[in-house]
Amino acid sequence: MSSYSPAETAEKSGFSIDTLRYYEKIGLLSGIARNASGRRVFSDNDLQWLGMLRCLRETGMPIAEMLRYSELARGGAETVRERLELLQAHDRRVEEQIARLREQQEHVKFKIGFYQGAVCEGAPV
Amino acid sequence: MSSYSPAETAEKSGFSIDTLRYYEKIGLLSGIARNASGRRVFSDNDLQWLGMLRCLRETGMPIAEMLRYSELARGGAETVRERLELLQAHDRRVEEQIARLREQQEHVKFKIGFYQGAVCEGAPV
DNA sequence: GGTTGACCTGGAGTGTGCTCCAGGTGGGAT
DNA sequence: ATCCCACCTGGAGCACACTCCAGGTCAACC
Repeated sequence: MSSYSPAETAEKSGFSIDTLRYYEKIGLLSGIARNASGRRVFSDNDLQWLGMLRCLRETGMPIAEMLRYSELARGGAETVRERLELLQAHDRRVEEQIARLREQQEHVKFKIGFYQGAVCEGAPV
Repeated sequence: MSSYSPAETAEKSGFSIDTLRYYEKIGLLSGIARNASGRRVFSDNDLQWLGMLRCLRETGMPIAEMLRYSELARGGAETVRERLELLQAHDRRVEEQIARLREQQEHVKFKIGFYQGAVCEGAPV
């Protein structure tokens, strides 16, 4: 089990050091170890948790809900069902999000087709 | 060719009246007609343009780039190629966005599977 | 003629999620 | 001994995209 400096953690997790500090401040990260001089020391576990946070964040989960999830995760075994439901609800939202993106992308593609036609007419072979 | 009040336009376009005013103020909407007493009167054309804006917005295009697109759209035929390129670039970004979402969704689903296992063990039949 | 309600304007305020800053500490290299 | 650098803290500031507000206008209905 290795340990990582803030800079390493930032690099590996994809969050900036400032964001790591911010996440700890608001409670998304808890129990981050400190060395003798007060500096953060991240563990493999922390990195894994950051991976989860990144995944939730990139799929558009608001911080407030990630916070809820963190609280549950700290709660132990009896919160597993609630965590499951939270993630399932999120999964459905991601599904909808993708569907809407696809649909709107079709419109963009249609417009692209339209412009391609216009370009051809305007500048024929 | 019908005309629409701000309220109708808001309802049909899905943007709030405030957002319509904001869009006009910043230049995303131009040449919106006014009646004798200074109120906005939207045309079918305006509605169509709003549909395009909505589509770009929902696919995550920043306002600044939509503004660029609006300027080009006002520019007439000689900007068609640039508009085409802008939309093509956007289309690629949307594609990436969807791919990333799908990938992260897989992680969420994996976690869901994990919790489902945990729930089963914790509360067997 | 008064009230209502949809609309107008310029400008201030809001929510979200960071990002930056000033001032300070501790440990290692020169 | 001194310098540098990565890190610390609390708190201010910022970018984005709206959203709200005060104060006013106008047309229509009672």
